[in-house]
This record gives sequence, structure tokens and C-alpha cells, in this order.
Amino acid sequence: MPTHYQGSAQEVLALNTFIKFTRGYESMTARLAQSGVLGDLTVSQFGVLEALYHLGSMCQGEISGKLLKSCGNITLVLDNLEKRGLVRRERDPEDRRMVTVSLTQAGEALIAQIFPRQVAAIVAELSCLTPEEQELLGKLCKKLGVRSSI
Amino acid sequence: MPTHYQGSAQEVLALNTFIKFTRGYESMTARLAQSGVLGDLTVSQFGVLEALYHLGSMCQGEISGKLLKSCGNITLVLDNLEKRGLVRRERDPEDRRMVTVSLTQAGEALIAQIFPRQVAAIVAELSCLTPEEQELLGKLCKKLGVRSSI
DNA sequence: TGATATTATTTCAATATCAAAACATTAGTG
DNA sequence: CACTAATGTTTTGATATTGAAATAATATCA
Repeated sequence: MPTHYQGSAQEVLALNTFIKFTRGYESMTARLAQSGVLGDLTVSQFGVLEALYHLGSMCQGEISGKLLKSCGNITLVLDNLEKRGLVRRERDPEDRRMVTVSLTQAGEALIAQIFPRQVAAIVAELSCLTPEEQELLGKLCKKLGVRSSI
Repeated sequence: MPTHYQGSAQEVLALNTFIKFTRGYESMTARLAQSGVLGDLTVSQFGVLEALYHLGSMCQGEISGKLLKSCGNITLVLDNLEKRGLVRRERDPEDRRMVTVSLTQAGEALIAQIFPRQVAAIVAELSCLTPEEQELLGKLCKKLGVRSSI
């Protein structure tokens, strides 16, 4: 479904690229989410557990930064994870403004079980690209991602 | 921030590609949303207006399909657009299960004003890639998008 | 024709998400 | 020390999003 927009060649190219990029991302992540690999975790909950698992305990602001989500959002996601006993929150005794978040045993066990399955699902999703194509896609996306505001 | 996962070369490549892809998409769309180009429209509302603008009136199920969103979601987004007088809903007299959605004059005027600005913002976002790179990115993303479940 | 299946939309409950305001705590400065 | 920044988190109100259940309308077929 290319754009119907009547614009310059540059505009049409950029728009079509944007549409394919967006649809590629959205359809891929939708398939991953629907694959059942995450069990009853939401994508956000998985993201938080995965960050804590691989990077270790950190405060909420750091989680917010890593996942590119607002602090208010992280507060809610952590509330839900805490209710289920998957993470623990502790006020930092050094600086009582901050809350240090860490995985509980249950949280660590769960993410240790789910993460490899998610990796397998991602490998399968990307298997339609050769290793060279994956490398290339990564490089192009990196250029789009890092752009500090010009 | 590459993956910290200790896996096979294939797994590490796929994961790193996935991370760059995700971050490229999320940081780019976050910048577009924050650019102010959309005024007080949300991204979803813009998506609906844009589809109606370029593809013409259609029923809710079609909108849902084009935007890859659930029908329940589209119902809500349309409620909000309808409150603002930007779209009109009419039961299809041929098949009264369906609701045909069309732009009002106000809706058409608004999207006609906003769309070119959004195009300009997208062109600017993609300007860090050469036309050849954009072409290539589009091709790679298309492979990821169209994959019917293997 | 009448029972059943299919299709389109809405409703509901839960989670996500943001921006802005409110709070709490710490840091800095005169 | 007291007043003011700045920082980190929570709260609030609005919109988004899904999946499942509920509704409504149409199609099918015995």
C-alpha cells in the first residue's frame, strides 16, 4: 500500500520508506506479541524484567531512560509487576528520592525461562533476512535512532 | 546498547538487529509525535483522518485493517474524532451491520493542512539516509512486514 | 421458514502511555 | 540557616490498545 500522495520524488520516496518501516515494525512486533512466548507478561512488563535481568538493579528513572518510556508509565508497570511479586522496590538510603528496583527470585526465574524463547522467536522472525541483510538493516536503523535533534 | 546475551552468533546478530530496529522506530516516531506537527491530534487520530483523506470513506472494519488496530480501538478513536466534528458515521443502508465513516468538511480541512507538514517532518527525519539507503531500508522492511506466518 | 453460523460493531476490564501537576527530597546559594 | 533549584517519583486525567463477551444484522441451509 504505497502512498497516494502527489509530491516530489524525494517526498514520495521518504513516505514510502516510512510506511514500509512502520509496517515492518508493527507487523513484526504484533506477531511476536501474539506468539504466546511472553505468557501472561505484557510487552512492557517483559521489557522491564529483561532490563533488570541483563543490566542489574536500577532506579526507576534509569528504567524509564533505557525503555524510552515516561516515569509515570514505569511507575504503573512496576506496580503491576510488584503485585505479582516479580520485582521489589526499595528507597535508596543514600538518596531517598530514588527507588531501587530489583528482580525477586520469582522474577528472575520467570525472565530466565522466557528470555531464550523470545530470542528464538526473534531469530525466526529475522530468518527471512540473510546475516548480511540483518547487519545492513541494523546499520540503517542505527542512523535513524541516534539522531540527536538537528 | 547491544545485547548482553551470551548466545550463538546467529542469535546475537538477530537480537542486535532487532534492538536497533526497535530503537530506530521508537525514537523516530517519538520525535515525530513531539515535533508538534500533529497539533492536538493523537497519532491514531491522524492515522484515521489520513486514511479517509487518501482512500476515501470506508467502514470501521476497513479502517481497522488498514491501521492494523482492533475494531474496539477504532470505535474509541472515532468516538473522539466524532466529538470534535472531524468525521461522520452513517449506518450503511445496504447492510446495517456496517458503519460508513467519512470526513466532515472540518476534518478534511484539518488533515489537508496537517498532512503536508507531516510529510515534511518525515522527509527531514529520513534525510540522514541517502535515497539509495532509503530504498534499501524500504526493501528490507518490506520483507519483514509481509511475512505471512511460516 | 426457522435454526444456526457468520460478520460488523460496541462494550468492558485491564494495561499502557503521556503530559502536567503535585510531592518529596536533596543541592546550592546568599 | 533559609530560600530557591533541581531531581526523582507519584498522581491525575485523557487517550490508546487489546481480547473477550455482548449485540445486532445478515447469510446459509436443512
